[in-house]
Amino acid sequence: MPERALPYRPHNHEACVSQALADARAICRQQNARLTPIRERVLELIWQSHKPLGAYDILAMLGTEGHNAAPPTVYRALDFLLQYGLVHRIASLNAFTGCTHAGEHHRGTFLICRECGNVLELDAPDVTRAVEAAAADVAFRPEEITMEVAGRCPRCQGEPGHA
Amino acid sequence: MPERALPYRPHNHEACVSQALADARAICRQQNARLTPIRERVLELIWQSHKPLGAYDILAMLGTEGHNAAPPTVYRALDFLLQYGLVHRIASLNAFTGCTHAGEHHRGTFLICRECGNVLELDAPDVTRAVEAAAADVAFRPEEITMEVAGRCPRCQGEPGHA
DNA sequence: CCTGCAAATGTTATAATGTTGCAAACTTTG
DNA sequence: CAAAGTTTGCAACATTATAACATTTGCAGG
Repeated sequence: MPERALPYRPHNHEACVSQALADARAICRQQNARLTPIRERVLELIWQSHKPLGAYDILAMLGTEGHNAAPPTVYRALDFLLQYGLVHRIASLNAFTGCTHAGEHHRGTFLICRECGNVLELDAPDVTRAVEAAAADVAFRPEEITMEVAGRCPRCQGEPGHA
Repeated sequence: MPERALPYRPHNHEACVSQALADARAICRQQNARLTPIRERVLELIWQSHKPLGAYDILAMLGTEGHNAAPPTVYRALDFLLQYGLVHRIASLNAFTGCTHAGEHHRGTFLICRECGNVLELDAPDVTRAVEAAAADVAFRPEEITMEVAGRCPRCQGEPGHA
């Protein structure tokens, strides 16, 4: 089996997850939002995965740990997490990934590797600025920006066909 | 009923559709691709609509005109049209729209009005360049770029809540 | 405490979107 | 014409997402 499940860059992922959860708790406390056990667990599952998770992936994971949830449970948790900027939805994958700049209700630029499936979220102000300028040229008022780039991450370049 | 179905800019839409079809025929001839009746009809339906069409919208339209098609028929036609750059898929809408720069196998930037549903495809080289630069910064090799901006088009700004 | 409201979750069913696999029809080419 | 390849028909199924309504939980005010 190829090493296709490794994180984009090697790092202490456990610490990275706890940090994200701690941040999420702080953000919710500050905004009087209730990060309930289900919501927190969904967020944790998303962060633990190195790749974006589909709603039904999450559902299955909850299933294996005894919590026999139905789709609305997961989708509602995801809606909450999206609303507070704790996760992003990747439209081109129908999947969700942890937000690396939580609490700013922004839209990042996502680099999606077709080989290993990992996603890197960039904070790319130049891209945002270019989009806003292009929109302004035609008097369009942007509200939400979706930028998703599929390609090859550094680790997967030069490898054979994408298995 | 509000004027929400009007094209982004007033124009002779019928001529606009025939032009797109003529272009498509030329492109296919040039590339030895077979623009079969189904494929052409699907392309025409997409162009006739002022808004992106879902696969099942197309299916229903084919149904009303006697052609009792199944989903794969439509998806296969769409795959063909995508492959030859004749239509674009809007990931955030699960819908398809005619490509205004057919034959270049590019990715445009799409401005999607939340009020009227119309979509404007921009050829925005600055945006593309900014995305490529941001990707290059982290050694990511982009292959396909999805840029979709939801917001308000000029005609719909200043209107009440989006009904 | 308890009661009543609002928010959150459970539950069932269903809608919307997209795919697989195989057979039949058509097109091209030798 | 016959073989090979492409396109379409068709049935079933897989995946993703939502609707509608019941139940439980958390919490503020009496």
